[in-house]
Amino acid sequence: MQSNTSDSPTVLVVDDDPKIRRLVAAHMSQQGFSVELAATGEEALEKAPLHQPAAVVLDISMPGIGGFEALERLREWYTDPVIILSATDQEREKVRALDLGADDYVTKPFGTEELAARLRAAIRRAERLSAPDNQSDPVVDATDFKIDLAARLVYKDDEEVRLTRTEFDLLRTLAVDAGKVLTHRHLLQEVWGPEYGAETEYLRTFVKQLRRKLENDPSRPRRILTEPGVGYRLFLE
Amino acid sequence: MQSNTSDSPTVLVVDDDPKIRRLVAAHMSQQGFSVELAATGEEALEKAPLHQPAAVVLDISMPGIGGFEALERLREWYTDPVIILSATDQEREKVRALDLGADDYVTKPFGTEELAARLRAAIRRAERLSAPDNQSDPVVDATDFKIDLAARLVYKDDEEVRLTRTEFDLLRTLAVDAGKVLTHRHLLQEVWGPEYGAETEYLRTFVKQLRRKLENDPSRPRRILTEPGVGYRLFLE
DNA sequence: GGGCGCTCTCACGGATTCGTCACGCTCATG
DNA sequence: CATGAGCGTGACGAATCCGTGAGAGCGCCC
Repeated sequence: MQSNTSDSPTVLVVDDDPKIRRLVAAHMSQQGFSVELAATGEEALEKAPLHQPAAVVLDISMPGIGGFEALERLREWYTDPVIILSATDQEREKVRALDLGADDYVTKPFGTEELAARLRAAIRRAERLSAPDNQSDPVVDATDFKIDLAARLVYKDDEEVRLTRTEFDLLRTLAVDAGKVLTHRHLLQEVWGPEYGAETEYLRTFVKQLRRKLENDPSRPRRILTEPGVGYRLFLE
Repeated sequence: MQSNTSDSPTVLVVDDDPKIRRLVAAHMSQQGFSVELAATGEEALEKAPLHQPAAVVLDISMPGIGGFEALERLREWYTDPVIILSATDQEREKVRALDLGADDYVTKPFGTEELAARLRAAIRRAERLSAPDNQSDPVVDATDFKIDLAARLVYKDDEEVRLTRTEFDLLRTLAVDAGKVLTHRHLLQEVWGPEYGAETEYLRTFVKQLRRKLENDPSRPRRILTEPGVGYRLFLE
């Protein structure tokens, strides 16, 4: 997937019929997708690189650049799923579209739930592809130590460090905004909950623990820095 | 893809109707696939790990283990495409199958050319995913013990260990994300269902059982580790 | 219907972790 | 140089979490 993996995936819907566009747009956004629209093949080829959608829903019969040509041109660079929408049920067309690189082929009239499910399935597959999880997850690297956020593990000099729950939560909060100064209030609310904010003693205690376990010279911290009167920040080289 | 990438890809066709089996087998081998056949869900679950097919074509309505259950059980370890065959065109069923991990859903009667094209498309995608390496070997090796995800069997020191259903499901959940810390909530939802999440007593009971059966010294676990306040993790190597 | 195996429940130590606190240090300020 | 706020430090009791064993309930197969 090429776009925002975190929030709702964007789907580019291409159809010359305004009714279909509205119908699909309404149902797909209701099903949790962000929707972009295009009325022609030309517009689709313009908007696709712009929005980097997680999938494209493409009508076959359109004036100008038709669905087949749009599909071919898209596939020159676009590797995420393309689902063909078509009014005809002809096997020839299906075979042609699929062999041109389409991921799926849905015939009008279609169920919106089904289309959504097929989109989910296609995007799910594409996500696995773009995340080549050969064992290693995204790792925050602080030279002295490394944090594997997905595995919830921390290494210092390639040796695993045992952190308690709160210690890790605090370190993670510092790490996701590494370099920035995070206020006492922000850290407390993030780790202990929204009803906290004034308990700076907690921070002192756990920052000390983290330094003891992670700093080369805990009495002279170089990674977890104090910003007097404000908060702390994690310094990555 | 898990099997012979060079010659014609193997497709496992599962249907209780001999006519359909013959029909599909004839056309698919004509289209350049090697075909393996299974008449029931049980047989499919046996043959799939044996032949490591590049894709599975699965009928929904079968006596005994139906298509849905077969799909679920397959997806515990099988990552290559599964295309559902069904006599009914009901949207509910399509959505359910696709959300259970099916890659495509084809309604009977179907064009054999179309099925072949959908198979080609699905296999083409899967090939991109499993580039050079052997992808997820259905056997997880933890030196002390081995887990055969497809056969649902566990060996300790090359002797088979009898695990109950829940014990195995828990071990499998730990194994597919081996090395990572998995939260109580994640484990509970994965093994007991999405409506669970707070029942940590279950975990304690079943982790204890797993340790009793798999650890060399159950009182000093080296494989199934506790992360206090967070969850558990399976430690390999 | 009886027996068996499995899941779920529960209560009790024991171990770990968390929150608390007092004290001493540092640094900016007047 | 005195002062005080803010922070680091270490220790300790309380709260939490975990392992353990036993047993009740339940479904399944003989």
